[in-house]
Amino acid sequence: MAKVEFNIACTLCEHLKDSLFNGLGPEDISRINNHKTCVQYKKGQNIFYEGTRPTGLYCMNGGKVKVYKNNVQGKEFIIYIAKPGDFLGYRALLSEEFYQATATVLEDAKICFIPKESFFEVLQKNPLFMKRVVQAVCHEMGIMEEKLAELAHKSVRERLAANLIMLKETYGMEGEGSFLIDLALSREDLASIVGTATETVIRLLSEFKTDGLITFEGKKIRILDARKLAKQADLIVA
Amino acid sequence: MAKVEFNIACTLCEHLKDSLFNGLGPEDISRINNHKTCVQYKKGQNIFYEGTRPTGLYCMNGGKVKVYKNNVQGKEFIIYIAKPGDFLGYRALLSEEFYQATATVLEDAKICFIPKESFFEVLQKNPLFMKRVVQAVCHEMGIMEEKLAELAHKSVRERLAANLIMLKETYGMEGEGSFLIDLALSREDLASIVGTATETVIRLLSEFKTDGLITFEGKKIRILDARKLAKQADLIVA
DNA sequence: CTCTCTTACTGACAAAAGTCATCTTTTCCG
DNA sequence: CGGAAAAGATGACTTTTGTCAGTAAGAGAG
Repeated sequence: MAKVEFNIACTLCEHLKDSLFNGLGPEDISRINNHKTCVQYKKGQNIFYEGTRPTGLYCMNGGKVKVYKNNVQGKEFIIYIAKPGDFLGYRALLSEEFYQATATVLEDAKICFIPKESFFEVLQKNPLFMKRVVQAVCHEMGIMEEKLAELAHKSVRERLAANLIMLKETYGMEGEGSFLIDLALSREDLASIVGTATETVIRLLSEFKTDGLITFEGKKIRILDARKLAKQADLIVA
Repeated sequence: MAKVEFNIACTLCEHLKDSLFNGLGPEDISRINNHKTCVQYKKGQNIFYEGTRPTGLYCMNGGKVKVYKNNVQGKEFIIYIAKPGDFLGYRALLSEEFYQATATVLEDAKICFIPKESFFEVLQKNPLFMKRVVQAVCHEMGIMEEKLAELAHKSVRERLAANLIMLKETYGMEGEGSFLIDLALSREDLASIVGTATETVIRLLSEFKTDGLITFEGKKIRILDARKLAKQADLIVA
């Protein structure tokens, strides 16, 4: 269960093109590359904890990680799920605050750690990169505003449908006219994404299944009828 | 009801010290100052609309503005309430997207408009300012994450209490050992902040009043026992 | 000043969702 | 392989909250 180090040159990283580092000059890439540490994590391991101070940036090279907050009663709320190419923990790093959430590995992951200093150095001498980071952060914020409004006024059924659609957009693998959500989520995790009880998710999922909107494939969900599901997500009665 | 222009030099603006522009060099301040347009708005007027493209930044000089999203059924969710010194509409501006929310005046307001170009110019030639903006945006994002988790797992009662405490922190005026929330909010607006129905807010407020936690003072709310109210906001039974 | 329109309030009821208890199935490890 | 633990599923019940309908009170316009 111990963490295992590995190493991949950033220039050879297959996810570079999906990440915010894409477009950096060779000089900056090599600065990042020379200072990073890459670690393999097993499912269930934690990357960072709520309340601790960030010392750098995590950049996903493989696997899936959930970032979540725990409330007083131990109920989890998942803020987002990081996939290869994503940055992890940049919010707290940039605002110079403590982590406000915990990150735990959902599917065995390879994650590179870039020390704060190196990241900030590249950020400061590269206005275009800075601009793209700001743009990304503000875009994220827009998504959160959307989620807030959704959480405030949509029913659990609508939210579950909406989140399934969203997961399809991000993790969907097309095949046979349907989409497999390539993410082994427990019902409990799905409940933590939607913001509801596990039992409610189970019940609604089996309703969706009965209605022919989805099927289960091992631990994964296949979206059979994205259109109808999207209708369930809306507030439109029609 | 027509908009009325007015003008105040940024250097003389009493809210400069509270704003992100604080700390800018005289050159940059005057660049902002020379390009801004200041307008007085009446209660109920709109500053910008969801779905339109931002053309600049709004900087509050007086009054209060609500920024909210409307869902399909016309239910409002208030994302935040801007006060003097606050920037308005910077998220969409920085992410180069359309506005995702609408801004409407709650209390007669004076708002300065800074064209996109001037703002970006100052931003680009002033790394320290850029850094502070990034920090502010990321801090905001932390607050939204907090709200998200709260909305997902707290009861309406807890959320109302939590929001009253929050309003107290931002708009509270101390006096006689209690705090007056200096913000003329309708029950409907308060419901849109908490994410619930107007009737529910009315009922809970009158419960809080019966329990001696708050009183009403005209359209405003006075917090009598912030400690007890904070307990109502927590999930702790003790 | 009064009429109207909006906002505040109250009650009754229905629907949604959470909780608890129990059972089954799957997964994980020694 | 087998047994324990975790995850999934289902039912019964309670609580919370939203909705609808109707009344009262306050604010604004003429």
